[in-house]
Amino acid sequence: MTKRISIRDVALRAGVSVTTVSHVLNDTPGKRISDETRARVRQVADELSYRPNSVARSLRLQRSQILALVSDEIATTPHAGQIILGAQEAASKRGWLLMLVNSGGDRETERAEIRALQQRQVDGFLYATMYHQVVEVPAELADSPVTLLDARSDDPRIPSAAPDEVQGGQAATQLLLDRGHRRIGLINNFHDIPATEGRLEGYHRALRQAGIQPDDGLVMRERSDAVGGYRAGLAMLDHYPRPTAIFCFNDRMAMGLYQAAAERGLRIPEDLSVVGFDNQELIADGLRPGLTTVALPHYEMGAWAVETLIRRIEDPGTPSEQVLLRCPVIERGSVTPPGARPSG
Amino acid sequence: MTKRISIRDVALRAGVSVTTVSHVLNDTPGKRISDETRARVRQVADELSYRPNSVARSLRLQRSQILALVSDEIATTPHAGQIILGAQEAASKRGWLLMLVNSGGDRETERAEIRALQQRQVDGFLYATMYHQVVEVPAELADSPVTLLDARSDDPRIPSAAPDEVQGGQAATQLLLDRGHRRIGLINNFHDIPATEGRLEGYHRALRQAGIQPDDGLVMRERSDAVGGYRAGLAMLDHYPRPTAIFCFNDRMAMGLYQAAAERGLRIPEDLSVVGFDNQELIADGLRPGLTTVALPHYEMGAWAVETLIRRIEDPGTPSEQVLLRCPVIERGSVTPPGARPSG
DNA sequence: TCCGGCTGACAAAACGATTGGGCAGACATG
DNA sequence: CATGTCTGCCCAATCGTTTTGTCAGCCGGA
Repeated sequence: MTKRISIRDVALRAGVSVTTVSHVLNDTPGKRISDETRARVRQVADELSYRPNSVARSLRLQRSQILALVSDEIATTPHAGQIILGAQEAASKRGWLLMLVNSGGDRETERAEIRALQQRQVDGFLYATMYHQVVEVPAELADSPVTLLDARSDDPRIPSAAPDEVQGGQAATQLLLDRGHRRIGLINNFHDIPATEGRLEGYHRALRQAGIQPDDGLVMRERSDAVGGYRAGLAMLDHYPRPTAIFCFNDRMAMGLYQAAAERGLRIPEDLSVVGFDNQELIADGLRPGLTTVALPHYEMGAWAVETLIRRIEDPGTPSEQVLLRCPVIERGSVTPPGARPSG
Repeated sequence: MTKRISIRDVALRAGVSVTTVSHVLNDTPGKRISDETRARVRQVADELSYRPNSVARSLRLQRSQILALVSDEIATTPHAGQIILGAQEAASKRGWLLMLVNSGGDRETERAEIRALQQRQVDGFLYATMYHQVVEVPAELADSPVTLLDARSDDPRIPSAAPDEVQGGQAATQLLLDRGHRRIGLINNFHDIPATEGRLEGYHRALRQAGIQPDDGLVMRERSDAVGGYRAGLAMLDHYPRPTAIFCFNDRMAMGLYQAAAERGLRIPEDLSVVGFDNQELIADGLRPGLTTVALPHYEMGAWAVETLIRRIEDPGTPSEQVLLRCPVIERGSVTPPGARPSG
């Protein structure tokens, strides 16, 4: 392992001082250095393929160009990848790096991890939680720039990005309305998380805008997995008059609904249209027919959070924003107009 | 934002030199400092809640206690979370931090990212690829400690961790044999990746050990998704004599097989036992009945890779090892003895 | 008294960058 | 010739640690 090239080596070989090398390579404004010298320094740096040591620079500048993503268990969820990817690519595009830490939900390890990161001179934090919700930011982070991910704070000074659940629920329902459905069921989640209420509200809004009075008999709540979807599905399909379309809280529940429909001898989409939520490709692509669903903007959230965080680190005056990102509908094959004959 | 406490502050307040504080807090061996002074220093450090600045330490020590996980697209795959989580927790347990970078598969950005990380004094690299395979380590990494993840190298000096596909295939097949099945089909992947061949070999081995001559008519190859599983499933179920059990290359194909079985009016597991691979919980838990499958040791791979890497950083003499990690069978409800009556 | 050895600490030099404040020399001006 | 201004560059301090080498004081032995 050969010794790493330092700025001193470049200076020596170019016959100038370390100062000059630094000024040249950083294009320090207001410093007068002849074009000749500039060229020579640059060439030598190139020849030696000199790369400045970021640790030394961090120490001197008191900033590291490193962001930390700390989360409870987010790395465990199926979508984690997209959040992390969005954050990582956004950081990398701007020359920043990303550190990853997860606390497993334990508040005490969380504090310890955050302190470790602060000792590393991390410049800012992304704080992400598993289910988007109102969140108490750890006291340790009070002095550091923070952006929330898939969560928001009561404190408006803390920027955050989360999915627009209401818009997503409305879009899903609107799609069914646009195809001509009037009796549209909702198989909702049992737990009171923001997604549950948001999607319900979106469903209601779409119906009302279409002049349809929401019918509580068409809304069920169950465990948010395939078994829950199956049970609620059976109940709803046996309900009379049966809905021609059902919007499911998520794709897992939709998967259960497919099973229930098969059991009742109903074909999708001819006899029943289905829309899911989450765009879990494993499920949505795997079902027959493919599941039309609503995608969560995970990648976008990660990217937005990083961009916002960097902006606020570089210019602390930037106003805080709490955004809700659009959830787009992803069409596959589980929606047709009611009473439609199979097309092919 | 109050000024951070430095070692100088501690020294000042304890009435000793910076040197002494350092010795005390690091328990530098061979340094004589009275118990009295030790106690005082520690107490002051505590009072001020002093945390050494790791950047300065990294600069001085020329090591950062930071590992980098660089991957092509691994963060995109559904399992990424587990690998990352395993790596992160193992690192954290030892006081190390993890940086994350992914190249999107582009060799050029990969080089750039690696250089950026080396400028940051990263002490070692985990290099992970999407599908485990023999891999050429980028030249940039030649001088740094590296461990491969979900991949291996032709160079035995580079340690690696990957799933033991053969053992996994064998375990899946053995489970079916143990339940009394003799005609066991295999719906394999179309692509020649290590998983394809490994799982096939495991299947063959288990059959031979049970004294069964493998029948090529019972092995099909298809696209490794639900559609592929569906098509191969139909073909295999129409095959005569029909197998009583089928081992699928992965859970997605098994999902397709469920659909094919339903279409032929066959019940799982009464009429057909099914074993998958990957333990994609979204699918395996979502199907009815739950899918018995083989889990990939993603978490363990991440953890093992970090432990190995750290060991080799701290003691470069540690011999290199290329390990294959066990893939355990996860039983759910898709396997019964052939011809069994439904139990309840 | 002088010397050697031990104890308990400290000063200063790194590590590799950035940056504020000089300081020579060239040239113009009066 | 003295003075002033500008150009082009460099010195040295700094960021917060670790570590090497040194040193004052004390005690015991000759």
